Amino acid sequence: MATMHDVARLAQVSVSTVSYVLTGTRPISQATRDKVHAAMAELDYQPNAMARGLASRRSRIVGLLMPMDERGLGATETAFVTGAAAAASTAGYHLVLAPVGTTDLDDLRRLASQRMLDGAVLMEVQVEDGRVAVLQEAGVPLVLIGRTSDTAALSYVDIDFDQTVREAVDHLVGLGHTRIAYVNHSEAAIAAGYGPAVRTRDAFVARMAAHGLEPLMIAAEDSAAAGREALDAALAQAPDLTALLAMNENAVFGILGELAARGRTVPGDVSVVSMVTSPQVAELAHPALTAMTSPGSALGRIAVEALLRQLDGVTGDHHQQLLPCALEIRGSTGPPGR
Amino acid sequence: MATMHDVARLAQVSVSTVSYVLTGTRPISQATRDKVHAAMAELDYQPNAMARGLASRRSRIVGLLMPMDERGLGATETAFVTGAAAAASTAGYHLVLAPVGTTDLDDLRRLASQRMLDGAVLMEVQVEDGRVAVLQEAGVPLVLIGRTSDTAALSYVDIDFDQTVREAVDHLVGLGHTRIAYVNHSEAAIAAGYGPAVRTRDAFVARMAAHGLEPLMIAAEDSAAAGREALDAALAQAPDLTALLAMNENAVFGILGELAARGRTVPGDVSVVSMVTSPQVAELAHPALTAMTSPGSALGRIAVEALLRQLDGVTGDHHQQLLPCALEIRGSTGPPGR
DNA sequence: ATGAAAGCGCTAACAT
DNA sequence: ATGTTAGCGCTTTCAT
Repeated sequence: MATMHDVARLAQVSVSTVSYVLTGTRPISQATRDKVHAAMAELDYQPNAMARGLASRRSRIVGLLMPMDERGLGATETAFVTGAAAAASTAGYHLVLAPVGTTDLDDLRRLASQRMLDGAVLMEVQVEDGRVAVLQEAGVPLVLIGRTSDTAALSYVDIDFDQTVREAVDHLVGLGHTRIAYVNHSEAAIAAGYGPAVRTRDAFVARMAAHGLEPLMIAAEDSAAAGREALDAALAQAPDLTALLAMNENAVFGILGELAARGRTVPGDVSVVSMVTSPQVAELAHPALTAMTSPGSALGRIAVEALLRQLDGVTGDHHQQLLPCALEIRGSTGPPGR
Repeated sequence: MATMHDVARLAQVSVSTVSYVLTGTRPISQATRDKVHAAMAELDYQPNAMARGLASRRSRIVGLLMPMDERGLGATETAFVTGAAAAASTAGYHLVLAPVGTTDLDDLRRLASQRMLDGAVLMEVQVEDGRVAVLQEAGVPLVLIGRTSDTAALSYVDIDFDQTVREAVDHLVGLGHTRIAYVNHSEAAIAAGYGPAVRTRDAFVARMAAHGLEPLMIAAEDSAAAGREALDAALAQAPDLTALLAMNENAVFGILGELAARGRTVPGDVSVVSMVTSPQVAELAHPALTAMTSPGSALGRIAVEALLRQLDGVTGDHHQQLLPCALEIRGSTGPPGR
């Protein structure tokens, strides 16, 4: 493997000249630049990432921190990951996937102190998230996908849950529904301060109140079976409900199954809106689900781009952005029956 | 940030002693070991990953190479990724997610020459996959998830498609079905030499022949809509079919929808087996799908573990392993109707 | 516009 | 069992 010395010798210049040609941090005459490039090509030269990282104190590696609990990633989270990977790659950065839980703070401290990461993107951020402080103390720039309660000095990208819930509720109310139940994530997720669960809950209550309607709410684990139980509970609580808003990609399929089992048609008897859902998943249901389509890979991409800007940039200010989910009307919603 | 020199000074030993305590590559007396550890703790010392990587020529980073075409990752591939990430993390390695397509051979060459990766795991391997030669030329150890046609000197982990198809066919034949159609991935995927598509096709033909049955085969893009068309095509080709084997997680939902739309019940009129599917996805359907459950995260984990063994190990031999999918009978299969 | 040389923080001979 | 030291391959002052 050729080194910078080899290139310098072949091009008859000094190593520093080669380095400056590479980094572009000082003017080089066209003539020498050409010589150097020719030598590089001739030798198939590629800079050694470790050496470069050590000398420059920049690894060109960013971390994607994702808690690896429970049943793995859903389609939405997977899109974050692929979006982030693509963005990093495009910018000439590397993306390391670090499975650090919200509680593995010591692991994270260790990782952050290794000086391997130029920065980090945090997924599955909780309202109170210890990882933020750990990274800040270690001096690792970070961008959140999601938000903590205090976002003052932080960069984040998140879904605009307020607007998403508002649009979903308004869609149903506009169709004439008044008895609407909201199927959230599990009680445990809500208690843990999982942002999407907490924020959509509050937004639902607020929007229903704005319409003068009573907010019915059910929590459900992320599974089809839990969805069936959730429907049971919802129907017990409000036998006359005509619409469901589901925050829970997995539960919603159980809900559809249970509705069919009980002989209730969709959307004839009950309308269903699935929140923060990917089009692919929405198409899997029958009828295809009216859904609030999540920004998907865009969130991951934007988070990485913001992080990289923060790394290069002199800009001290923070990137704070909310992206709405887009209402896509498919076959699972309609006016309330008879 | 404390360096090894700081630790050495505080512990009153030489830097090399600190280094050897860390790497354990030569005997150190208990007394000095304790002194060093105390100093490390006192200073919150963490070795600098770049410096270590440069000096040792080992980055402790492995790459996960995944083509980022089309519609992103399915549940099965996502499980590979999380399994690989967990295994790497457990072993004290880092996992970088590198979105390099099967055609981005120059990008890959660049990546491999940067000496950033100690090794690589290749996902979505095609029967003829140029990435293998590129990595071998660059001297990067690799393990495949999937197989090329010539596996002589390669390590791989793959699904045992032969056995998986055999079990699925036998399950249906055992129930009494004789008119069975196989819904594969797209023609394009087959033509490109996508292993799962090619191998299951061959296995299906072989197993049907073993039963003295005629193999009906349909190709479909990975979408619900394509699944509906596939069912059209299958029914046109064999109006009397009573069972479907689907290799295509997305298409199978379209198939179920179209069956329902045509008033054909599952499994009363038509039995459906979904191949290489995760339990979560199988549970989403109604009725829940009888499926060949993919090994999921185990594949990713095993691949990384084999790679790491290859890195440390003196063992020159290769890890070659096939994992079967497990038949999980749910509600979508039964004896053929009337 | 270019060169010389001092690190970056470690590992791994080569010492004893 | 421990210490000394020469690199690893770059970046970046400090020169000119």
